[in-house]
Amino acid sequence: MTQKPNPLSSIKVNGPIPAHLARSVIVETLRAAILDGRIPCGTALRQQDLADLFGVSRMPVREALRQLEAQSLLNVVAHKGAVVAPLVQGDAVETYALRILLESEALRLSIPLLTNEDFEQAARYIDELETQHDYTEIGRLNRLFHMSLYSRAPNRRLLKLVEDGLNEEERFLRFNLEAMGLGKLSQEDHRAMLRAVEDRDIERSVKMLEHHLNRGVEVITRYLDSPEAKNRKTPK
Amino acid sequence: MTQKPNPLSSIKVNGPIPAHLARSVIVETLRAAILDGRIPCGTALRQQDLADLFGVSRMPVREALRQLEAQSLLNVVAHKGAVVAPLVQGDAVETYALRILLESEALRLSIPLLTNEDFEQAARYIDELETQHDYTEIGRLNRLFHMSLYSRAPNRRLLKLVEDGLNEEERFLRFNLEAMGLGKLSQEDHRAMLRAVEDRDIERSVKMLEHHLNRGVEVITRYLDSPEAKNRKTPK
DNA sequence: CTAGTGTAAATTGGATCCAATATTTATCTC
DNA sequence: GAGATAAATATTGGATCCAATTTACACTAG
Repeated sequence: MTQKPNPLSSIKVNGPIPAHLARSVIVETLRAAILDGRIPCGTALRQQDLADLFGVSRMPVREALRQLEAQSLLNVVAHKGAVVAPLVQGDAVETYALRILLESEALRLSIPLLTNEDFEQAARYIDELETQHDYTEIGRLNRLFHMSLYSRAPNRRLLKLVEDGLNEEERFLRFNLEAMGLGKLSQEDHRAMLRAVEDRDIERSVKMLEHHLNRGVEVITRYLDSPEAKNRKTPK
Repeated sequence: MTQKPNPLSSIKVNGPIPAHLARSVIVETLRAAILDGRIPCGTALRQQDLADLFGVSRMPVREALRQLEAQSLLNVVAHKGAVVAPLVQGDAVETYALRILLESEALRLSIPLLTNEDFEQAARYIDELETQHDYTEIGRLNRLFHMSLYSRAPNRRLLKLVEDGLNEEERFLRFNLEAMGLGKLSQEDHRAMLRAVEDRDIERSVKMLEHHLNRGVEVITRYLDSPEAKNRKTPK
């Protein structure tokens, strides 16, 4: 109990926030902090604490929390605070099943429309992933790599859902990387996927994607079952 | 211009709203009114008007609008009001393509797990649809019928997206029914789908579903291209 | 009569205040 | 000393107030 018991300390606020964009800054900051796991599940965020932290009144905090609640990142419950939504094992399985469905379709639609520039950009993301060790940054690059393969799919609504799924993944990714050094393995997957996509071999690409995602869910399931994960869980 | 220029008049507020659930009542009421088309696209909702209408202060209205914005039903823009999100043709095509993807999967997963009670319930919804003439109610029954076929799919996250899609559809459905008497045709589709599902014939069921949805998007596209639809559009 | 400018009104977002309610703590009894 | 009850505290949601900004309108000038 000697550690900082306050997960809010992981949030840095640079300077005073220009009044008229207080809400959006709060939303973005909290969203990022929840997605990359700096604020663990079950944490109860108090409005006044957040207001103090950002140096504003409770008002923009309240609206920000409502917005995050609508994205089901947290549940605002009266007199208890805004509790960060739990990350249960069943969710991982469901989330990944959904991702396979959505991302396969996006990939199918996108492959015929991808350009050489897209391939080069994707390759650059893979290279950057080699050298990165910061979880947040790895999460970001991973998302960008995947999106660069899907981004030509001519269905913005589908892409929006795909992006939501990838954001969701970042919550798991942190555990993923912490638990086992999955980095290298994923890199192999990524390169193989990119090769298949460059060949414009749709079926092979989708197969690689499914393989990649299935391995992800497997690792996460193992991890969430493990003792160390149990500690994170807020009992009740 | 002699007609009521105020779309808010379509919203009825029964009595004084218990203070502690003001926000949720406002969200639900507005959501329903937008989805079933009583508040047409492009309408700019003013906070004070809504506050007066519901007999509360602007505060719960503000939070409600943020929530609806997060569901992308409207865009809150400063000094202009909360404008109801437009319903453009491209959206219809994308929405239905997405629905086919999501609902096919939900149907596949659900069929093997459906019970006889589920079949009976679905049949009851179809029967009710025969006699209904109120758009809002037809929309509700249509959604419930579809969901009754998918509801056993063991992936809550998928079901959530499917439900979102069905809600979205209600926005189109009104035009659909207004424009052409599609009611009977859809009923044939519904009955044929239910028969296929009762036979637990997954591939035939999915085929029927695709056919049903494709016909929907076709009708909507024709309608949105037609002159009468143009009138609804708020030209910038 | 039209275009441009300046002022007034309207509207939103943030701050502060108040009321209702749940949680925590302290006290009293068994 | 443990449990129950009652007071004190904390926290949230709604109402009101204020500031900043934008829109609308009217007036003037060309």
